[in-house]
Amino acid sequence: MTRKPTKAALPSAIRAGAKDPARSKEEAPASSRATRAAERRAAIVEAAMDEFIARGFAATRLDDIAKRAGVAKGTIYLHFKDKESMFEELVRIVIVPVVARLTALPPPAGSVRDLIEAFASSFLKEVIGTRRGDLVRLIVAEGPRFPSVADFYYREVVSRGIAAMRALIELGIARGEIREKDLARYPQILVAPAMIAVIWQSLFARHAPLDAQEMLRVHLDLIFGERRTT
Amino acid sequence: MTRKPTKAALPSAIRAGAKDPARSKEEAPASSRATRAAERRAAIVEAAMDEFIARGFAATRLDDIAKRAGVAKGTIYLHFKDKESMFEELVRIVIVPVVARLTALPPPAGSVRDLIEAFASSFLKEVIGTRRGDLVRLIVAEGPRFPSVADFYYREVVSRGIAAMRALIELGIARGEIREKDLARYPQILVAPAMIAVIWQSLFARHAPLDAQEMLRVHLDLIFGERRTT
DNA sequence: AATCTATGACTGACTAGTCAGTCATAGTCA
DNA sequence: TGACTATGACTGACTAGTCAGTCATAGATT
Repeated sequence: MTRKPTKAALPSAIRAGAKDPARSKEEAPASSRATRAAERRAAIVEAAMDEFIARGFAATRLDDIAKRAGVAKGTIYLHFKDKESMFEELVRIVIVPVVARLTALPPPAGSVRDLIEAFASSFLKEVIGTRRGDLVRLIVAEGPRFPSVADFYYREVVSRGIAAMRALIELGIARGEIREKDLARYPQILVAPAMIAVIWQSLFARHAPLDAQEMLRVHLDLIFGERRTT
Repeated sequence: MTRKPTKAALPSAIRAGAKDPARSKEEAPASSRATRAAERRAAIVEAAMDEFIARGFAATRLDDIAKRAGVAKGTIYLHFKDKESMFEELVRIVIVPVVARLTALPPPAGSVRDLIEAFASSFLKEVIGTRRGDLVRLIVAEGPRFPSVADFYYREVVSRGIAAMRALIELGIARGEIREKDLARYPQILVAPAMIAVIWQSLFARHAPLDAQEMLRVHLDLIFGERRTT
């Protein structure tokens, strides 16, 4: 309410003046206002992602996000309504492009096993052991407290993934590659080891490293029968 | 964070000195003091469990735990050093009896499939969809921030579980019940759908209920071949 | 009475969110 | 082009509120 804008303004002015040249130096391309704003927003998202993954929602301090993003705390509130909606929006921002990429399925050439192996391979590279994998763990962790996040994740990722897997399984059954017909009723079984690998890497990799690739191969052998020699 | 302002050490020193004689002397009159203390402690554990599961570690308030346990806040500090060690101890307290019960395996009679089905059945009843299942999710959530919890959980639950499953799988292979020999290298595959079921119940049951029992049956069909008619 | 246990008001460290003020850039005019 | 104004992105000190942990006091037990 009552402000004392007298002396407090002085040091801030000095610091601001000294800080900006240093920063503009590291950002090589001369940027328009809109561009800079977008960059800052991206930096905040990036920093928030790291902090939320490392500490969880409640334990994350906005001051830390701001510091990591090289931004003042107030700036965060120019881009996001509050901590909670920042978290929710963050999940959307990070997940949407991943879904977009994975939805662009490879052309339906080759056997079903080849398709699924291609899928597993990109999942391995893009999710397991990466920050995106940590994000999955974060959603599992915070989901119950953020129903909107859990809903979004179910709608955009889980239900689509399950549907896609079911379609592949049904194709595999129709072609005689997959024997177990009931598998189409529980595509979760197909995906389960991949999810376990994600969680394992976050929690137990230090104790017992897991060769996720090899594990997925064994799992596919289980479903399709022994590996064919290509 | 945690301050150590001298006096806190005093009562603990007194108690340590009085502990051993007290036990031998007061074992017979079981009803009053020791019993009440144990009951209070149990109530605190119970309440803390609910709160931590519902809110996560950081967002849980000790005032709420105290209120739910019907106890004053100070009482909590008569039983636990601080919030953090309370959480760690809580996990131990809840998990140890479960491990103890599951480790008491049924006698090795019948087929390997029967053994594993018995195992799955009790897991279904005792973990999936119960508060213990939520505890598993809680560990996944808080594990990275509580290495000691993750370590403990790996040592007491995961490594033992994996070893037990591996032994069963090897037995199954030796008896010709299981065809896929590499499965013994990744017992995680055997357990993965059960874990997925636990997580699914917490996050997505509202959107798409999952018949965990039936899913596990299909999974075992996949590993052992079609169900035999008993 | 002496000793142990429980209480809950209290303290102080910490943090989400605010807002008056700053300044680089965009826009306008001569 | 050069000078002058307008804009709004950005800052960070500050406020109001929260909550882990403490301790003087009351109560129970032996």
